[in-house]
Order: sequence, then structure tokens, then C-alpha cells
Amino acid sequence: MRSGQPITYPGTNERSAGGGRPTSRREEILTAAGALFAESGYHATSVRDIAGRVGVQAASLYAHMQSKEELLFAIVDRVADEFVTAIVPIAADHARPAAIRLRAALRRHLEVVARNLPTATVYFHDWRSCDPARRAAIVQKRDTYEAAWRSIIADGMAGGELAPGDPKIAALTWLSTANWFATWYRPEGALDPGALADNFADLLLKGLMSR
Amino acid sequence: MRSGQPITYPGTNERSAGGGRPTSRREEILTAAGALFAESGYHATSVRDIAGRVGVQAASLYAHMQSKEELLFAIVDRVADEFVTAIVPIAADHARPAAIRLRAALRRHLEVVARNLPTATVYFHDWRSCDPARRAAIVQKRDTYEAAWRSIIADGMAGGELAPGDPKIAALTWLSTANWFATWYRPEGALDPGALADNFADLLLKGLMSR
DNA sequence: CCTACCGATCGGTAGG
DNA sequence: CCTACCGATCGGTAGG
Repeated sequence: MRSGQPITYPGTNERSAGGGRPTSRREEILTAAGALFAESGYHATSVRDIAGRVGVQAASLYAHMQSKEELLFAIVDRVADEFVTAIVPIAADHARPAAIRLRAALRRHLEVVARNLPTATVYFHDWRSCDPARRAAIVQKRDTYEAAWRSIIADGMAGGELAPGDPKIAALTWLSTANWFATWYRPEGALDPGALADNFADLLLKGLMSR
Repeated sequence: MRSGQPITYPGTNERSAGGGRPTSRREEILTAAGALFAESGYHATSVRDIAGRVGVQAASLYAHMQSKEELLFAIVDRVADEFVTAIVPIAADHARPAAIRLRAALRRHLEVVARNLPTATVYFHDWRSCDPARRAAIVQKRDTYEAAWRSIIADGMAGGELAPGDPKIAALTWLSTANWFATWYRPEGALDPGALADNFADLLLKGLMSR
């Protein structure tokens, strides 16, 4: 064995040397873990379960992750970022009517969930299992996200476009519909996320009573 | 030791012999388990954690339960029954306006959650960890509950009181608000469950747009 | 990437 | 209700 060279074992690298897909082993592990956590929950999934789905031994995963919990955080944090990224431009777009912005925000939210169904499920279900410091970072992103919703509603109320009221309570009806979506949505359903978002936005904006 | 008599060890009975509170040891265990499952999740809570909160050894719990999973089911099933019991009379009350019935159903739902906050949290979060046969019973009760909501909405749409539409989609906005409530409600908040239900019902019936 | 292995902890049982 | 204990499994490390 040569000395002075870092010792590398097969597959220890971030990307496989074979130049096939650009998806790194780390991404494969995140996908496998996301699917398993979504199916059974974080605590009911073992490191060996994840390894089995990836097709390696449990110990081999530790070349690509610090711990099982770090894996959970990576999944949850990425989804949190997707939500924030989706709403930031809508929250900044003060020129358009609040109703249009709320409709767009709901659509983007449902699309983020649908596009990341396993990991979005983990985000809502298992974020509490992150260790305290990391959990605080998640809570901060969630707070940022919810504040953006409230600000859109507050804009609409201030301009008289929306009925006066407490933006916090109003935002909760939108966020409830948006967040609960991850618990029941299945891609096999008749309506796609965009159509569902439009239906929900109509109901939330106009109400269920006939006029 | 006399033979022909069942051997009983202290505390093995369903109710303590001391005639104090009518709360049985079994109820104590359910309360302790409910609190711990709500705090950390079913799989992250050990039988020893539950025993520690009750103040006995882990092995002693098995005089009052078949298994940890049976305890989970007992908690979840009871909450499922509370929801069904709350909505049955409202769903049967075809004479009153749908808007009034929806408002009542939402209020009852939020009150069930608030009155059983730890166990309602477990109901929504950990029902999937029940074993398959028992989980099916829970799903059936949940389906019954959701069907009752849809029937109230269908009544209102058929009578022209509510705007025409898909009762399933409309029910989802109410159920989302109702079910998501368990994730954020804290009794220290400014509004009680009844006031919150009224605010949410106003928004869902009349919509967020000003008229 | 693997084999081999660690101490800790798990749900649950035996038996009185 | 307890003590004593079981086999299984856990997340993770050593070392190549």
C-alpha cells in the first residue's frame, strides 16, 4: 500500500466514478431514507433498512452520512427550503391582488408537496425527531413561511380587498388546507395538484355559502 | 398458599381495592402513555418510559395490557369513537340549515381535540403504528366520520343553501382545518376552541374576500 | 465498500 | 406488584 495517498474504498466518494447518472450515492441514500421514513416513520426505520434498500451494508452508509439523525435533518431541511423558496417571490409581489397571490401560493405549496411526496411527508411528520439545534433551524424556516402567508393576507385586508379580520386566523385556514394535503394526496387521484389548489382557493376565497 | 383460589398480586386488579378514585390503574397507564406518545411519538417511547411515569417497573405494566401496541390502539380507538359520537347527531339532524350544522360539527371537533389534546395528537400522528387488523378498524371509524361531514355538505348543496360543488373537496377544507388544529392548538392561547371554531366557520362559510 | 463487532436498549416472559 | 432475565435489534465504530 502506498503511503502519502488518501486511502479510498470503492464507493466512498461523493459521486461514483463510473460517470453514469450524476446522482451521487448520498442522494440515493436520501431518497431511500425518505421513502422509508415516509412509510414507517423515522424511529421505526433502522439504518439497516435504509442500507438494504440502497443495496449496501449498514456500516457502509457512514461514509456518506454522520448519523441517522443527520440524514433526517437533510431531508427535512431541504423540504423546508423548497417551501420558503416557493413563497418568497409571491410575498414580495405587493402589486398584484391578494386573492391572486394566495391562489398562487396555495398552488405552489401543493406542487412542492406533490413533487416531493415522500420527503414532504417526512417533513410534516418527523421534524420533531431532529436534534434540538437542528430542529430550531427548521422551526425558523417554518415561521418564515407562515409569516409570508400572513403578510399576503394582511396586505389584502389593509387594501380592503379581503374582509377585515385577524390575518393569523385566516392564514391558518389556508395553511391547514395546504399542510393537511400531504396526509391524503395520492398521485393516482382524478385531480392534479394545480386543479385541487384552484378548487380549494375558490372555496377559501368565496366561501361555501351560496350568494 | 391456598390452592383453588386465584393468586393475586398487589395492583393486579382492574381497580385499586382502596376505593379512592374510580380511576383504574389501566387508566393511569393510558394517560401516561398518551402523554409520552404525544411528546415523543409511539416508537420513541419505551415501555420503561411509561412504567417510569406511572411509578412501577416495566414488567408490572403487563398485568394491565397485552402489549405496547395494544395500548396505542386503546388510545387511538377511544379518540376515534369520540369524533364519531360527536358528529352522529349532527349528521342525523337534517332539519337544520347546513351552515349551522357545519359550525356545530367544527366546534365539537375542536372541543374533542382540546379536551383530549395528548391522545388526539397520538390519534393523528401514530395511528399507522397500530397493527394491520386494528388499524383497519380505525380507518373505518375515520371514514365514517368523514362521510358524515360530506353528507352534511351534500344536504346543503342539494337544498341550494350551499354553493354547488363537490362535497368531497368542500369537506376537505373543513377537515383540514379541523385536523390540523391538533398540531398547533395550545390551551394557553387567547381564544378557546369554541371561539376559534366560530372564526374558522365564518371564514369557511363566507370566504376571505370582502363582499 | 466490506466483515466483525460493541455496548445499550428494546418489548416481553417466568415465576412468585 | 416485584426481581431476574431473555433473545433480538438498535445505531454506530474499527480497521482494512
